[in-house]
Amino acid sequence: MKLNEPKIKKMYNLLLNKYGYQGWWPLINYKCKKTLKTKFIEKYHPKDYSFPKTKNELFEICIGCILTQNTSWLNVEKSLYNLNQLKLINPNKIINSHSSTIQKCIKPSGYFNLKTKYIKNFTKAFLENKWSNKNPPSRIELLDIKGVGNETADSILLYGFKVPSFVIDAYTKRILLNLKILNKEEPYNKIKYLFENSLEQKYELFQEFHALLVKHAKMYYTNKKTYKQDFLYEEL
DNA sequence: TTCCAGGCAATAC
DNA sequence: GTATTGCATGGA
Repeated sequence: MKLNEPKIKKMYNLLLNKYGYQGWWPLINYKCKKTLKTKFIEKYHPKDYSFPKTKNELFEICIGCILTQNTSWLNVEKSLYNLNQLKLINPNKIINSHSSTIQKCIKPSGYFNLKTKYIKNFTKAFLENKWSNKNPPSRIELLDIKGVGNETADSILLYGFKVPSFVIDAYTKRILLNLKILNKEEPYNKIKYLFENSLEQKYELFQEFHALLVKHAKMYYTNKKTYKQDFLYEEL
């Protein structure tokens, strides 16, 4: 057993216990069942790991993964909303759209010139290789796309194609460093394998864990002053 | 006003 | 292989 394996497992249980099921990946068109009390549109789907259910939902997740690069999710939602208004959350529509159209839609999420190219690059590969839930891309194929790096590739695999590939983001690195599970900045893949080797290879678990880490980091790790308030420090 | 968000590629050593 | 830089909007 690896040194940090028990800590990683315990961390998951502590986070789940504190925050509950996160219901990632958010989908803009997912609607909660209407009840007497609620008829709002809910983007999250706690404890339901069956998404994406359609090809367009799969595509929406992939596009969201690219749009959220170094960008807040609120801004990404605005871009997805704009794309959806023009019914562009569809690979064939994206390929046949002018770049200027996409640029206007995704302006709220920043880097819109770059991200338009990235989305086009991804969509081209998506269609050419006929990627689907039954025919997912390999990590290598995704990394070969200009605009898809480690985190984006893993997010697409994990949340889009339900492949158990752990996502490491800036938040996760911050948490591990503060808790001294890592004592220095390590390469992406080394941190990724630390999680993957400590856990069951289940996509549901990987999705939930990563979402919980983001939730936790938003509470304690957006401001350096609150790092030391992280309750995990005492519990692990 | 400044800082930062669910990164990436190009470039320079 | 590691360090630096440009890319861009919107909310706190």
